[in-house]
Amino acid sequence: MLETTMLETTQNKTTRRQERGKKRMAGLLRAAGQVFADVGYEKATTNAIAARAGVSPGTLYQFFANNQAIAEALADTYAAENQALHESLFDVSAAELPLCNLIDRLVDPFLDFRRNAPGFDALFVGSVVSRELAERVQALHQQMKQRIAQLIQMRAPHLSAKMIQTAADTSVQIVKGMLPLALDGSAKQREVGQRELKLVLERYLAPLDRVESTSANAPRTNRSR
Amino acid sequence: MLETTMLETTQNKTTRRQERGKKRMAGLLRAAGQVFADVGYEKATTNAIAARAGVSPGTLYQFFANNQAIAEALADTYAAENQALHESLFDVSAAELPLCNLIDRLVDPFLDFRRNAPGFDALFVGSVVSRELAERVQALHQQMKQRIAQLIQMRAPHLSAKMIQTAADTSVQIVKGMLPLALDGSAKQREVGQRELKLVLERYLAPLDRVESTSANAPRTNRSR
Amino acid sequence: MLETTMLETTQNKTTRRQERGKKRMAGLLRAAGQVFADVGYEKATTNAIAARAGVSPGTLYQFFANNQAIAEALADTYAAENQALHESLFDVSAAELPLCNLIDRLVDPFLDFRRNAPGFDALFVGSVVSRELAERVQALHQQMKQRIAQLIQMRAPHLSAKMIQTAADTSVQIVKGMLPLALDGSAKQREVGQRELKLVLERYLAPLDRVESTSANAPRTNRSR
Amino acid sequence: MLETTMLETTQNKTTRRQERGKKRMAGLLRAAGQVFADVGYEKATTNAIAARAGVSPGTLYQFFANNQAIAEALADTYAAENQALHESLFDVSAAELPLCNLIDRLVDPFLDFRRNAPGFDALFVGSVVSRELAERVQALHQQMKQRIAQLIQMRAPHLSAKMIQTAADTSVQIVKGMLPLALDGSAKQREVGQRELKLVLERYLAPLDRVESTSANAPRTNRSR
DNA sequence: TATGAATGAGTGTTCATTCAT
DNA sequence: TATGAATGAACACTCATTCAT
Repeated sequence: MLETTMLETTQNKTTRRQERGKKRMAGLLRAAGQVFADVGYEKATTNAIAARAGVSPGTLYQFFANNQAIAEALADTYAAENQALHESLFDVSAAELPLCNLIDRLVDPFLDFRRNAPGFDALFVGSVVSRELAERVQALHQQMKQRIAQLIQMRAPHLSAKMIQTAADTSVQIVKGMLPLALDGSAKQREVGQRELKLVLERYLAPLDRVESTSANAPRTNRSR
Repeated sequence: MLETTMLETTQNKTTRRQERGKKRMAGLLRAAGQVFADVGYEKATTNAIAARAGVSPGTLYQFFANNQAIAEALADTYAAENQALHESLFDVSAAELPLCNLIDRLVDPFLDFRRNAPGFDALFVGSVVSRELAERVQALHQQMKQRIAQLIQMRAPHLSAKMIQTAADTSVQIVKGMLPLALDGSAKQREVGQRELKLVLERYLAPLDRVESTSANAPRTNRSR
Repeated sequence: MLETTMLETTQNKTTRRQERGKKRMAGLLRAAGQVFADVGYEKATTNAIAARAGVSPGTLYQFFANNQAIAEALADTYAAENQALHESLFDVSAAELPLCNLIDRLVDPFLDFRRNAPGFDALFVGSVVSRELAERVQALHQQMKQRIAQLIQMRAPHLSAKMIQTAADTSVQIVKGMLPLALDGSAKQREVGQRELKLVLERYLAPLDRVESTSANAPRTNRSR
Repeated sequence: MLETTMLETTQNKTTRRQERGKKRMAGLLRAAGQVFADVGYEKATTNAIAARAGVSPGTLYQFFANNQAIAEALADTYAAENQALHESLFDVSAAELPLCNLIDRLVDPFLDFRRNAPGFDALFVGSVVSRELAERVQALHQQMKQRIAQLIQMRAPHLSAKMIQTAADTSVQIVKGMLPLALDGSAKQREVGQRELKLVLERYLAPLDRVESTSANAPRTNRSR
């Protein structure tokens, strides 16, 4: 009985510690995200991250082996959230929706995700981070492209694999490129940006889509370059 | 007579000095652009720039007050080149071209420019540089947007000012966002990227353009958000 | 009766605690010795010692006020063992032995001791430790020297006190200095080193020694070890 | 004529700079030696060395890539001096000298050298420095042993190679081990230590030496130092 | 003017020590 | 008592900037 009690106590302690550890780690990652967003990945100092998380530099190093490990952990977090997002979005029903509804359904949650991942950009577009990190980002992008490619293939089975790949690449790049318009600036600007982002996507994809749009899709000829 | 000679000599000297100064400065800026492109803006050290330009760090500080001044001067250089580019592109005849030709004529030289401005990206997209620099970039973008807006206005006079502005914003952002596809990767990838960039622009702008495209342009309804 | 019982219980508890404390302390000291031997005194971290002893850093500080206290306690341990060694070695019979046998009898156990005190060297020769520690080491050496001096005095009563002192100093230093030859390297090397150490001692001391060894230079035979 | 003058000026400047560089480097190495001697190799901080040399930490790094490089450079310096010492000592005539004179001639300069190389011990006996450094020290010792072995071989050709090697090993170790007696403590103590060091060497080596010294044990007279 | 050695504040990281649990 | 997370001063090293030459 005594033993049991002690065991429980120990377990409780351990459990509580682990919980606190999780919280610290999460707090540190959140702080890192904020600092990355504020000053950029390269200028983010470990001490600044620790300070923003309200802990001492030493504490930071109990959770992360070094500078880079923080970035990688944050990248992992973002990747996991991104993954979860994907799972929830790309189900079969997506193949049946009208294009504009499909785009709504894909873009809106993605923007929500990015709005809550402040350091994402600083981490993933900024500069040559580490090889590890670069690979992770590559993987993320690849995955996204594959998902998009699957969708396009379901909706436009007549296209060649190469054309599908290109269309997916371009779609991803449109989203990536127009993100600032939807995420930065005033509320009004962001709303317009979001609408425009969708519009660009739609106009780019409509000619490829199952639903025939009778014009503007004909192959162009005689273009220089 | 003697005076005159001395004066002339002095003037000559001064002139030659200034010329040499200009050259030094240009060399330093070129070096800065290369270093920025190589290692990114944040990781670029003044010593590395000086070394690349073949001068000593002290010399660098005779032309630039500090780190940031180099970036700003380089930004100015790029801005000036960009300006020259604009002058040569946006002439009246532009209003008469078919859309796809117009796009060719605008995009191709712009891409050429960017291919020859190695540090441009590192400087302007990398990270949170300085407020000064950010403003300069803003100005650059504004100018570009205004030019585009003018063009759109000429080609689609029926649109409201607000719609024109938005379309110009979006167009600029499309170019900015899809630039990596057209500048990075293999030659093949770059070619495809360039074509896709133009295609996205064309499909986005076609419905707005004077030349009626009968479908896909109708105002959409029932969109969430 | 009840009181007595409680008292006993309390005493028992206290006693048991003290015992456990002793064991912890011994464990920590052993761990310290190992870590010192492994990485050297200067590079030994308190955390590493605690970890090697299987306790938390906090526990370590319940037994030792700080870093240095560990070293000093370990030095004390070694000093006590050294003391015990001395007690067992320097008895009267020592005065009667032939020199080479005497040396065998002193050197062999001393080497055994050193072989089992892994951190001894790291602690006592490595570097400038603390003043306290240095004094403790001094004391150890002094004691050793006195013992040796006594022995020399018994065997060579004709020598002046000063000469005896010098001879003792030198003998101790010979042992100290040649220790690496007898403790490090391959088994073969160690054996040779041990023999040479004794040889040097013998040749140094023989001329001072009462008992003439007519052929101190002839190859010795039948020596243990 | 002008050109020549400028060239000369440039050369002078360069030359003077190099000279100053040499001096700085020497000063830093001297400072390093002192700091090593004061607090031990492991506890010597780069900032302390820079401060002792009267320069800023940054300056130190213009001459040494890192921590270790300082130690290695100092080791090189000592090695070079040691080398020079060897060249000057081991000439042919050495084979003809009476043993005690030979020892004088070898030991005295060696001790002088060590007295002027304050960090030598901290560097070479302290602890596990770097692999590079350890190898350098090995090389130094090997060289020394070989020289000694050559001498022994010349003076005692009847000994087997193995015996010569062992005797050389032991001799080197005697010197190494007894060095503290000759280098530390009061002037009086050092003098006695030096004499004793030589005495131990002599008594150890005499029995091996060709030239019979009939009374190697008689108090020696007329010894330098 | 040009040089490059010198500076020193600032960064990432470690580790002896403390303290809430 | 034992724990181990947290602390923060200190270290190795970098780099923007200065200044004697």
